[in-house]
Amino acid sequence: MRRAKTTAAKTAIPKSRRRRAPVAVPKPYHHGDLRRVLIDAALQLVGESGPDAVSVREAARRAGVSPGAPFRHFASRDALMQAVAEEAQRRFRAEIDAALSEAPAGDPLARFRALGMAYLRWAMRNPTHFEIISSRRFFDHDNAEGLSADNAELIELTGRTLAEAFALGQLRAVDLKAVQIAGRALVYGFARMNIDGHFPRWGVDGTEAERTAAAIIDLFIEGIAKQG
Amino acid sequence: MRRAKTTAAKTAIPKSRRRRAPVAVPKPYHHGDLRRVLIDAALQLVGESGPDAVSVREAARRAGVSPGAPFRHFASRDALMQAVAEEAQRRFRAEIDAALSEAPAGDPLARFRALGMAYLRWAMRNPTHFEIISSRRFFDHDNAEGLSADNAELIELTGRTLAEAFALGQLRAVDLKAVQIAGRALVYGFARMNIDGHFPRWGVDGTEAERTAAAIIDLFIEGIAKQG
DNA sequence: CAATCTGTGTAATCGGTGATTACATTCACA
DNA sequence: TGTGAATGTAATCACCGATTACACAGATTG
Repeated sequence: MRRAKTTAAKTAIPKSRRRRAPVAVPKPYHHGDLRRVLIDAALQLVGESGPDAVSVREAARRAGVSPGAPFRHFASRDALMQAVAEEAQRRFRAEIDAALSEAPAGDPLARFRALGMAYLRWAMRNPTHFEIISSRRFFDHDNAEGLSADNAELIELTGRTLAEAFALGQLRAVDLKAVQIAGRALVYGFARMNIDGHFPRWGVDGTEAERTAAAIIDLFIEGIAKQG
Repeated sequence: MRRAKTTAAKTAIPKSRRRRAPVAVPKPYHHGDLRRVLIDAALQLVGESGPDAVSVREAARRAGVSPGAPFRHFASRDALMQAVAEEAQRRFRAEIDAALSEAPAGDPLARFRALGMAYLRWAMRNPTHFEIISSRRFFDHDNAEGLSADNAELIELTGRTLAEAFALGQLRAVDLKAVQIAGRALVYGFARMNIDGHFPRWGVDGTEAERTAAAIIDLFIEGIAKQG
């Protein structure tokens, strides 16, 4: 397992004054809200260097706490990662919901498009956080209650939107399940290409990535829409 | 993945008679082709438990060699992973080329479809090996000569095929670059969904995965083809 | 107010890992 | 035949996740 290093500069407080702390409150024995601080530190690490750079020890270091302390709050590294993923997922959902609330209520296909756009916009701007909620390898998604529920909800939402579009005669295709999976594969694949560093070899640089994202979503929608 | 064997029971042979091994060939000091054996061991590990399960020590264990020995052949774990990826890529290309050689020469769109099908068939059947050649995280792709060249070649091939299809009036869309990237995102996304364990929550099980793959490729091609 | 209980942090330690170094052994070739 | 380049071994290092015994602090209760 590749991890980060850092080595962190060793505060080195003399053990002599442990009993009374006479001057300059040198940091209380009990941390205010270590759990929250650890999650924030891990979120920051994910943002800086990706999920693989997260180590329990480094999070503890950044929280100014001993290497064993985090295990009072998280049974394992995976449990910490899961908490991080849940926070990231919360933000992701907020973006989706915001975009959806601005989309025209009576045009399901436009809403479907807005869904895809919001999905990719967040994924492109937060690739490392997107990775942690999408990849199976950081923790057991089956034990992640909220995460699974949220995902199912999103799948249900896109399915319903697509069904409404079909009912309104906006779609040419009939196999809606295939359309839905294809749509998901398209956006997920695009987001993954970004994460996995494929864009340079496709001549797509950062500035045009979001524009390209819009282009492929529109291409896809033209492909499934009536008289595209 | 604990405790294979090794440790060798110390034997405690006096150094005096090391030169002649009188009975029962005690295993030669020099391995036949350690480099090759290490790659094979790592390939096997990747196939069994995924790229993350590969450790230099475990590969050494399986090769019956000391933990430091592999470093004579690979400067780092990443270098070993790169060698593994190159072997996997070779097999992947073989599958693509075979499929292409069976596709109708005069029908570029059909060839494009065959390309996508071969891509997904191999990816679905060798998910862990596919992952190692696709993900940036196991080694530095920039230093992987053959890999990059191979990828560029494949991109060039699909681009050319698409251009031929357009020249023959098989395509409705005009932005071929967007079509190409969308196509890649589609198949890569589908392969990634499989790797990342998304299919269970989409109600797609192993037996129908390849069928679904065919369905979304056909859906995509209908979307870009003239009078789909 | 004092005793105690419970939660939370520390220190020490374990086994696994990648990596480096000094040394041992072989093999190929001059 | 001897010698040097290849290649394997042994010992060691730092870092990691994880566990355990212990220290401390805050709340509860007599």
